[in-house]
Amino acid sequence: MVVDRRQVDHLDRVFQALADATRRDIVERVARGELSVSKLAQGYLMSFAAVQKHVAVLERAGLVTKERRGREQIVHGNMDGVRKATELLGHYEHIWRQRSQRMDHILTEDRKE
Amino acid sequence: MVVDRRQVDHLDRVFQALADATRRDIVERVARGELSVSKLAQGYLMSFAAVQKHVAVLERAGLVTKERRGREQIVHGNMDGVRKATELLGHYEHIWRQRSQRMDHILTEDRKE
DNA sequence: TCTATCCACAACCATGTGGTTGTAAGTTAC
DNA sequence: GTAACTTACAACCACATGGTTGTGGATAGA
Repeated sequence: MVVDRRQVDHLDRVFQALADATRRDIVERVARGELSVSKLAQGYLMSFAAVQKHVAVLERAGLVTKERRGREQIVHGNMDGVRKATELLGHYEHIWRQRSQRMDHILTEDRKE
Repeated sequence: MVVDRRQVDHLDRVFQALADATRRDIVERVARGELSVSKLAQGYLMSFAAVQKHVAVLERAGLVTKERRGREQIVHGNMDGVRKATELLGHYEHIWRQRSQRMDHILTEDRKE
């Protein structure tokens, strides 16, 4: 799995963005259907500005995009961003499985001798 | 997808732990084969204490475990921890797909009328 | 026993994060 | 034009994070 400097920074931002319950909730709500920032903000106890910041973090991480519609800013989910993270985690699990298979193999070889 | 307070905190820790390139590298190296903390530390430019802290973060997130072996502390990968994160991301993608299928369905219905 | 190795932990520092309030600007509806 | 709505952005604050150095304790090996 090749990972250059750009991708490293990007993965930092993706996981950092997901490391907050409010932001994960935003991702989920937006995946169910696009919403304006103010509609989103109505769902949380914190201030509008705080939600706005959360959306900005998600946007920088490439997990959502914003699209201006009149005076509203519509937030869309971006599953490509999510998939990048999924792939890396899948990579870890793959290595892990490979290794346990190698271990099994060694044990089998041992038994043959 | 049910997520109680405990799980929320846990997911916070998991993603937070993954939001650092050094820690992701540790997860990968440990998935390939268990290593002592000092062996791990040899791979990085930072101090031993810094690596020790990174391992502690991963341990609190349940991504690795430590096992005392003589004077060494052996770090093992814990793929269950990784899988928790994978599942959540899969959940987002699932919602997303459901929605786009619903959209397709609506478009098809429109065409019938 | 002495020494080197490996680890734990505390104290410290610079920077980042998640929240707040306040101010200003563009858009819509009347 | 004016009022209401939606957003942008800056300044501020408390606290977390990622790094450092230093000290000390346990264990292994000569």
